[in-house]
Amino acid sequence: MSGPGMAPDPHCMATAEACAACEARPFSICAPLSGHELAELDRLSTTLHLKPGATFIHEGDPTEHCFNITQGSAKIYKLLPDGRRQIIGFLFTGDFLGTTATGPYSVSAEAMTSLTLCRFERRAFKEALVRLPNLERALLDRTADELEAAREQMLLLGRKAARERVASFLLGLSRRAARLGRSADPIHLPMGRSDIADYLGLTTETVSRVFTQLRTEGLIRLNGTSEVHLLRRTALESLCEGA
Amino acid sequence: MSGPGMAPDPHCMATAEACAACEARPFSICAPLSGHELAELDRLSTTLHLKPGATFIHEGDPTEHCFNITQGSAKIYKLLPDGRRQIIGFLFTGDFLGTTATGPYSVSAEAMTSLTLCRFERRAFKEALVRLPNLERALLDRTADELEAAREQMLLLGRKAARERVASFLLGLSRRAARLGRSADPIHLPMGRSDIADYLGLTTETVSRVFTQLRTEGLIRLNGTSEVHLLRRTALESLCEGA
DNA sequence: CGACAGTTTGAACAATCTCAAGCCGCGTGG
DNA sequence: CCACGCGGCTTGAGATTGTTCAAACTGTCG
Repeated sequence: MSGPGMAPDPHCMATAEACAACEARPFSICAPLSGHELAELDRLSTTLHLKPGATFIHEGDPTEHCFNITQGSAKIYKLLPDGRRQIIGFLFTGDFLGTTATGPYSVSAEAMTSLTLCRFERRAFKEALVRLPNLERALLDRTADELEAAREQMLLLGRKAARERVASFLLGLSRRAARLGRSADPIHLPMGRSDIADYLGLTTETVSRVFTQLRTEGLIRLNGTSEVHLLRRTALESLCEGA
Repeated sequence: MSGPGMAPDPHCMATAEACAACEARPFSICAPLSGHELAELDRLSTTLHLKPGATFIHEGDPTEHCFNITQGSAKIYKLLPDGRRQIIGFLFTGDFLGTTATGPYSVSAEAMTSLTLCRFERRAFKEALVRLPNLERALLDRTADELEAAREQMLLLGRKAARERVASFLLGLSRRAARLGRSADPIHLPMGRSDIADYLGLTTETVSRVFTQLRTEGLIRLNGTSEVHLLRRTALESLCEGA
């Protein structure tokens, strides 16, 4: 409980080395924190490196940690007992995981690429929220945004046709890439067709057919299997909404 | 901000000490507030009474208010330009609306019964959050719970069959009624078949057929069109998960 | 009692799924 | 350097679930 980070000191950034140098910070909930706040959070965090395919959260397990993604991408999903899977979301640099108010993890999480995470002990993190109102506010905003995204996805899953779903997915990824300062037009898909399918409530076959169809119609161009050019973005946008 | 500059609203009714006597408080985000905190919040609130069918939030409009439901039930939904509708959720006593971090309303909201609301000017509410950390914490918890519910619904919409969806819906309503201290077994449906359909990503016809089917199989009993007895709750529970 | 809105039932249809086979790209090893 | 094999992707044909369109029913309210 002692150390240079205790008092508000503009020069204490030096103690928060890991955080201070973090490339993910501009995209993370820790973005609005001042130097000493960052230092306090830094003390709670552990950096993890995971291999692609590693499952680091198991739905139903007691919620012991929460995470911030520093580098790489991951997916979160829910399973039914018979193996049906719904992918809830894809996570990228700056995304936060483990907002559950209470109770066990409500989703599982798996690395899609090699993945770097900040891990926090959940209890300590919650306690820190009391002392770091800026962090709490950022977390609330973030959670509200996620809720909004989830609701948009409910519309997609409940009411959109297959090609509308795929168009929405592509544009969503594109916008997200732009926000992270990555290429918004030839977009890169870090996930396979079956992940896309389980995200959109379809089968791999249907996803594949729709890609082919959109390519045939000149709305997209595929470079290999994981790079997509959005020719005619406007047409894709109206497709999202049912045109 | 609720002074003479406001547009005239025939349903709007200012209150003096509404909070102290509020029956919805144990179920609301204001539950954890102390006396003086409650008083501060009270100063920001206006009580509204709406008739069934009244739309009080329009998706896309600037977010000027947030609301707490004091009595009655409502639905929130999103529309596609061609009229397809996805009901995002049904709201009951104690539910809070308008958590959006920023931007315009992301859903529309309509009263299903006669409805009593606490309304807050959004800017003032956000400012109050800074002074009322207990409220902010409650709001964060509430938002996280809603996010979890939305994700569960994504699983339903993306991966469950029609009878699984209906079974999940009935049990969800039942659990919710229990939490509010209402009857969990003969459950009351305040919404019509087409609302249920738009919530579950089905058509009214399919919902109706599934009700009939479940009745025939002895899993439920219908009393009129809006009262359902859950005979064989266990069977319904395993149906939810795909049995 | 009659009208109307909401619900139920029926039959044909369509979107998507399932099952099955073929293809492509890529890494490995000869 | 090329053939091989493997996993993931694509394509095809038929089955299925839920939708669509249409009509009959119910019960609620003037």
